[in-house]
Amino acid sequence: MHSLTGAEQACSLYLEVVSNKNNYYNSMNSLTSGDIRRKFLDFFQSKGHLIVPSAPIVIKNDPTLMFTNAGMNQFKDSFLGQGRPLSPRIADTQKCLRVSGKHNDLEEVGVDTYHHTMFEMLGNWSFGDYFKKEAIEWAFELLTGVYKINKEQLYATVFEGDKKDNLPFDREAYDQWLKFIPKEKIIAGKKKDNFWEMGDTGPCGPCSEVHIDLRTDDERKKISGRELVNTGHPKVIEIWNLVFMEFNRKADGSLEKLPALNVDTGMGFERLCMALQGKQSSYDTDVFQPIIKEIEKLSGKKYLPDNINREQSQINIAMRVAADHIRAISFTIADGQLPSNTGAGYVIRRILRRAVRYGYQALDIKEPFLYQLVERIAAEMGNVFPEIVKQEKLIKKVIQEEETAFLRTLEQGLKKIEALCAENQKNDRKVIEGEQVFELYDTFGFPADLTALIAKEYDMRIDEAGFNAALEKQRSRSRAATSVDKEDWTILFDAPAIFSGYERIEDNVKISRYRKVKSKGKDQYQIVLDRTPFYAESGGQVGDTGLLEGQDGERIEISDTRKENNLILHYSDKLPKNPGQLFKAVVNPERRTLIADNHSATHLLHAALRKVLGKHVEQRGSLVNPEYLRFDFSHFSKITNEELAEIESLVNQKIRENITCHTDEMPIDEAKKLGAMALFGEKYGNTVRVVTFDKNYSIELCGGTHVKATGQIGFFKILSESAVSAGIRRIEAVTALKAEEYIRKQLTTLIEGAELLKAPNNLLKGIRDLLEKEQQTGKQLEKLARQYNLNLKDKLQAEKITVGDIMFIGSVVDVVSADMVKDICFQLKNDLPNLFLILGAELGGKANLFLAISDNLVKEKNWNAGTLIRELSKEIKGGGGGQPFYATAGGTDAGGIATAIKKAMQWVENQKN
RNA sequence: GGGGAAUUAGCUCAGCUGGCUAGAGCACCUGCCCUGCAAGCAGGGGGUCAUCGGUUCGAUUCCGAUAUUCUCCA
Repeated sequence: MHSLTGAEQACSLYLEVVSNKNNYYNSMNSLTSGDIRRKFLDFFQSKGHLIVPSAPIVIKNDPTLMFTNAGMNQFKDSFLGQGRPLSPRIADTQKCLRVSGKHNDLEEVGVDTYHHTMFEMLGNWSFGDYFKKEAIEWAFELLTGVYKINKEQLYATVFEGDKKDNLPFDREAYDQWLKFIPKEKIIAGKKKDNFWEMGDTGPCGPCSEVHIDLRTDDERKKISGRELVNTGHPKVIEIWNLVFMEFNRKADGSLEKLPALNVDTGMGFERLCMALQGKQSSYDTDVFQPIIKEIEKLSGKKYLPDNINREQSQINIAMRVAADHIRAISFTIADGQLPSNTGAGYVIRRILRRAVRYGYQALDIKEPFLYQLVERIAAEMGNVFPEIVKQEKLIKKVIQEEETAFLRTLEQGLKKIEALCAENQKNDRKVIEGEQVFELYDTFGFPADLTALIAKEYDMRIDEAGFNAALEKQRSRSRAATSVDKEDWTILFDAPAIFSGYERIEDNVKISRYRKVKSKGKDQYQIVLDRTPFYAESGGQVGDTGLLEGQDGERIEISDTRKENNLILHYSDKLPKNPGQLFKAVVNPERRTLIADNHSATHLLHAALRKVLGKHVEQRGSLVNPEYLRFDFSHFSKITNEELAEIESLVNQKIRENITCHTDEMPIDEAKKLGAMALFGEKYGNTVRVVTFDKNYSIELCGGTHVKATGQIGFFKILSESAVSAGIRRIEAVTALKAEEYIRKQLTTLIEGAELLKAPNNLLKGIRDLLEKEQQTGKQLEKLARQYNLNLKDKLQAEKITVGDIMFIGSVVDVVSADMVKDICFQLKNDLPNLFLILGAELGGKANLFLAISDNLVKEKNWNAGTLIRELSKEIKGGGGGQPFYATAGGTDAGGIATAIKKAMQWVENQKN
């Protein structure tokens, strides 16, 4: 019997835990995560709540937020009183992502056992309906009645009041809690924990948190849970926050009563599962365990207790990182956010890379593995979040490609870093400079902590301070570059901006405000009008250009139009002398027409793609400008030429049908009923603009400008089809005049080509014949050149003179290229020992010298063709150089060639003595 | 939006501070040897060194512009 090693002991301990866990699952009152989620929703449905699906995790059209980070995000408008909710009582589970800011730091996820990037937030809401009484009553009922939590374990906090805001103690909440739990378990909390605010301004109110004490009985006897609430104890944790929204925080800091009293609650799903399943960590629940099991399979390593040894805890961290991050990545991709190198896409890429990095380092996985976890996630969560199943194929493909790309980056970085370390080792340096570490990171994407790890293998360390300094330098530089110098607005009068460009392209307008902006040292002006026919860049369609014509006859050119919040900004290089006058705003009509052609054609194309390729085709990006249109969409394989022809043909058919364009404004639900195509993961307002070309062909939500009828487009021609990234294809096309020009250009090329070949009826045969002939000619020429060279070589050999023990050849040759001479030089050098060869030639009106010296002479006599030819090149009024055994020179004076050769011979003779 | 980097054979890449007739591995073709799992051996084809300018006697190499891609920061 051998004694068990530490790891083996831990392993058997772990197996016990696992089998206990299984028992636990089999016992009557254990709940799976699926049960827990369903019971929450069922419970609130029974209390008259409407259950809504989770909003997309990716947020568009809100510059302050990239991802949904709380359950209430999608109801922001309702709380602000700007939109009416679908029902006064709503409940849901919301997928959220927190990667930065006060709530979470990406670098902490996985290192501990409770942080997450993506998580679900269970929430129930009241919009001017029920308030504190019901919110607290139901919270208690759900936790103890449905989830069977022992009420002994529960604590509640209530707002203690705040003098500065003149707010009293939350007696109402306190009294309500007192009905369910004893007063020792109700704790008054300060503003920090118990007064919730959305931001500096906006809806806010006191809140009441529910905490749960998950410690063992022994521990509980030693210290009361009351002492540990809100102190960061890992087992006495907040599980539910009930926010009673009753105020609006105004810009001056004062509070104003809201017209209605609202309730906003949020309960972290993963944390709840941990509590209900009696686990120490959310990663031990059945939310994460199935994923971790997969990772164990893929890595061949085990997820064991953290405290075995350092190596094991590194493995655990890596597994937690991978399990957490793959969920975040999968869900964001499902909502249409692909990894990219800017904005939200870059956040996704960073999360993914962090997971790959941990897999690479701690799990020793050197090939793509994360994408293989997607299937598991889809299986586990697909019933609640169908988008993950619907997009499974795309998600897998995108992730795999990203992983492959990053592993390549890592490998290239490894090569660089190893070279660096070897160099350092040679110079006996023990520290890798911060600048170098930063260069690896900045230019090659090689993470600094990996650099440190590898450096350690070479018994070196990295200069961390230097690295951070370099990073900070880059930060401040970026910030400086981003800041465009904006002057304050000059406001002439306040006016809502009305867009009149759907109906007209000319309008009588007044300037309501303007300002100067400075970017890249160029002064520009942004002008806002009271109403404008100019379309501002949006939805892929570029902004309009045109003119502002003053009554006094002054003309201001508008170079671009963009949106900023609710303002439509017209860009111009100068300001009118008299901004207060009346203007005529005129959109460049030809350009607008071309844009409309391309935009409408984009809709026809989108519909055609779905008809020909299938319903899986969805828009992923679009660009519409006067020159061409670019359309990116989800599709998995290269589109065949036949399919492309069919698509193009269908679009052109629809153009010939001259379908009238209908635009309507309607509630979004109505639009969806009509089957309007909306972007995946896009959130729209209540009323939407619907653009229809034949209600049986193309209906899309769209704010762009379109043709009156498709006939105006004239002609549609696809220029190219290509891949953008995994699962995404791109089509570029032209219409109308541009299509005509394209066709004409192509045809002209063909016709002229045929004429040149004198094969007007069979161009292809003409080209084939020509190519064949060319090849033959080339071969013959090569043969002749070889022969010529051979003859030249013989001739030169015959001219050789013996100077001492040196074989001297000096001659002027008649050749067409320097390469030919080079060829001869090397051949002769290979054939003859003790050779000193100098050749002169006149090429393109210039004098050239070529000097070759046998290797043995270079070695034995220390001769150097390079230095020698520099001397000789003076004769031809030029310069030159090369290596010791072969050098060339060029000059302007061809008359000096003979002299140079003579001089070379003299030099050799001199050496003899 | 700003910085850095890359672009060399069908693919993956060498080519350090201008001149070593532009290389390697894989793939391809031909022949030989053979038929046990990435076969071996011999030979061969394939490159306007991304494009356009500049510096130079000479540029794959240095400089500038453009395009595409990667990467970091915002």
